[in-house]
Amino acid sequence: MPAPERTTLEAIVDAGVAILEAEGIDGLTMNAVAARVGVKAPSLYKRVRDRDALLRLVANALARSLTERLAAADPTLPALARAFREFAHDKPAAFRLIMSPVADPEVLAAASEPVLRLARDLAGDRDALPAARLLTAWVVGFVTMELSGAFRLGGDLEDAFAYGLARLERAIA
Amino acid sequence: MPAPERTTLEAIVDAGVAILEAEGIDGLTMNAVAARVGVKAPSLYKRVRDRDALLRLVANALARSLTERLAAADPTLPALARAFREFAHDKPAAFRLIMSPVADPEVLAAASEPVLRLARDLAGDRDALPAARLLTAWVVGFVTMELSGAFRLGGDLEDAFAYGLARLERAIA
DNA sequence: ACCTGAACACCGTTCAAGT
DNA sequence: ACCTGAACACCGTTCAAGT
Repeated sequence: MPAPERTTLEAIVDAGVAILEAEGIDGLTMNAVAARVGVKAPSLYKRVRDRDALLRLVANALARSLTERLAAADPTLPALARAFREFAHDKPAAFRLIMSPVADPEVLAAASEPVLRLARDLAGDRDALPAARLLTAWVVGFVTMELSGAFRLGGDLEDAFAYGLARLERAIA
Repeated sequence: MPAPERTTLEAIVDAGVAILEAEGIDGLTMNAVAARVGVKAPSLYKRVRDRDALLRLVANALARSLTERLAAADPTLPALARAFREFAHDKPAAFRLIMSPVADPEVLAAASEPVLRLARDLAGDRDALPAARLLTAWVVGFVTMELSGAFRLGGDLEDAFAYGLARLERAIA
């Protein structure tokens, strides 16, 4: 009846984050996570309902780290957009997981708070919400297409990003 | 040595499209596809390298049907954006597959041709490419976030869509 | 020349049996 | 009270054997 705990939920989620980074989403198996925390796969089910729940926890943890990055950035449109884009370049698998339907929308919403504040400044109270949605939709779409190689027609992506930034800033004011 | 062909690549891809629609990406197994075309799973490997290659073929077929829808829409920003968004609402699993890295970028590029033509009209030759990228990034991001439930702060999504449309049209001109 | 059963390595998940 | 081996149902994939 001694009941030694050989791992924790936190260690499991951390392992998931690390494996996602190193091996991609397909490498994020229950077996791989278990091995990394020093346990056998069935033990994970004491702390996590199933693999989907684990993916959700990992996605939420990563969304929180994105939120931190955005909160630490200058509260200007270029700085926020660049911080967002940098995160996606740093951790593409994490970005895709965060943007997938497995992530918790309310956790993700926290990440958009700096953008909402900025939108309020630029567009006023009345248009703050749709303005924030215009900005976030653009940056999410830009980065998504960039990561999946969808920008194929040549041209300079940095130019296109700067162009979008400049036009949106004017469009919202 | 009679060599009866019991299926074709086309039938296999069609089956993949139908199963994706009905069962989602996780239901799109080699077994399910084989059963639908009336064959056993190992036979699929005569016509398709592996499951990833099949997913790519399915994604490309769906990207082509998106291209057709866009080509058939009025060549205005609202009409193109709404046609795009409608496709995503009609076939969310298809949309996600098309936007995932498994799709062939060059096939996807064909879908953006009407947008590029429109951007040329609105923004002129010089800015056509970045303007098209601004428009497509926005609509891709908007629909992606919509489908994953990321727009959580209430408000009217239709308003937000119309707002983005109006501001972008002005921003590009 | 295509199709298939059998086999392999690997999944996620459950559960009785250990401590 | 947690951990594990064994088992189950299911994957994707290969390949020898059928026709």
